[in-house]
Amino acid sequence: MRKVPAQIASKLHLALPLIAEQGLEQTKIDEIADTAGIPKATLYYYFSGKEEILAFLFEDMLTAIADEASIAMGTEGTAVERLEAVVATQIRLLTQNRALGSALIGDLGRISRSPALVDSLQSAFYTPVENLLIEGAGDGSLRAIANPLLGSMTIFGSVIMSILVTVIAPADDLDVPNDLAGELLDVVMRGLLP
Amino acid sequence: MRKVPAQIASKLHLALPLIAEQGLEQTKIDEIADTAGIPKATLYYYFSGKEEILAFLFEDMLTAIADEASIAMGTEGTAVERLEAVVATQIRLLTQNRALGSALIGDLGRISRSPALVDSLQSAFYTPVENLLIEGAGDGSLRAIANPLLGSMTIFGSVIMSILVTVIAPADDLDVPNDLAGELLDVVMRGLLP
DNA sequence: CTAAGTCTGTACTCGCAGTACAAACATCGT
DNA sequence: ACGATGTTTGTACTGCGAGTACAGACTTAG
Repeated sequence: MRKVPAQIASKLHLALPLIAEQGLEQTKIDEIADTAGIPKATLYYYFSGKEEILAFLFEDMLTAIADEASIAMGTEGTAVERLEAVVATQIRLLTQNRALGSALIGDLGRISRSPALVDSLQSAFYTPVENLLIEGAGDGSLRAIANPLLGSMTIFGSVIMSILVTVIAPADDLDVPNDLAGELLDVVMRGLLP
Repeated sequence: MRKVPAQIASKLHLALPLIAEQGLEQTKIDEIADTAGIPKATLYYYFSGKEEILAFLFEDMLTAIADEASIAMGTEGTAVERLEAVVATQIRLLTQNRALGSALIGDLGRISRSPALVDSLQSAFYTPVENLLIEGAGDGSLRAIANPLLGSMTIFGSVIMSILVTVIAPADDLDVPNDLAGELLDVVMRGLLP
């Protein structure tokens, strides 16, 4: 895969609603080309096919999330505060690009089939959260759970589920992403028991 | 779609590892036919295409989960105890049929595109959990969270994520599904704060 | 001002999803 | 026994659309 110019990358996003709505399988490459305003021949100059186009866009978003999460992790504050910042960042970037976000969440299978994407997913979601959980257990701001990975999975799971739900059935009583991060963390932090 | 005989349905499961591994897109209908030992013409007699085959299998699993969850909900015990039973059931059925479970989780996008499957998903996962959360808030065994839906999403999210992770990177230190339900609920119930 | 790389239009191949259809086979009511 | 109705399957086919081939235009830099 050649280095993709920013111009092309940005145009590709125009085709995302299409892909998110009907799935990659049902989306013809000519549709993508037309919607994005990129000639088919040019697409094939940069990518080897549909799969790679979507993978590129996923990688793009995951890298952006990983970068911003890394910044959020480096700020001042307790582990809990930074955890909140990281999760808020993840939610913000996922919802900001709703079509890409929902395509990504709806296609976890595709991600799990590509080692490169699995890496990016981990850098964007698991690793930062898991590190903060461990750190928080160290400084006492979080309890030491038996399996920090399980904690990060719980957080990741609630993040993507809440977003998926807003895609399936746009909830009127939930202001995504402004309220979501806060409410969600409240549940995850304090638990469900009284 | 005609009524699918049990014989056919059960044979179809043979093709699932294939689909889970390489995705439906890359799986040829002849491969499915060969692997399952069902003539292609017969497949098209019952289903209108690949999509519908997978949708049928998803529906199958989701209905089974909804049924057993409903049974678990009806047993004796506090809301919390029954919640544990429901979640354990969900995890058990998802992991019991690992290929189908991971195909389902990896393809949430496909599910969200089909109203019928969305319904089944809700009956299998959201509704029972959400009801128990509300019930628990009523009898005092759970705290009254602002948004019960968020609680059920958190639980559903952690369930599917933990399973997805074991698919991506089979963890040696986690005995799925025996330990999973317990550990996971511990995290979700007590929260991450000390 | 040429060489190497980028971009795009046009025309093509071909694999595979889905169709058509007829013949074999089963089931059942009368 | 027998027609009627539905099931099952083999074989042969059609057509869409992914991906390829390639030539010519256009850009950039050495």
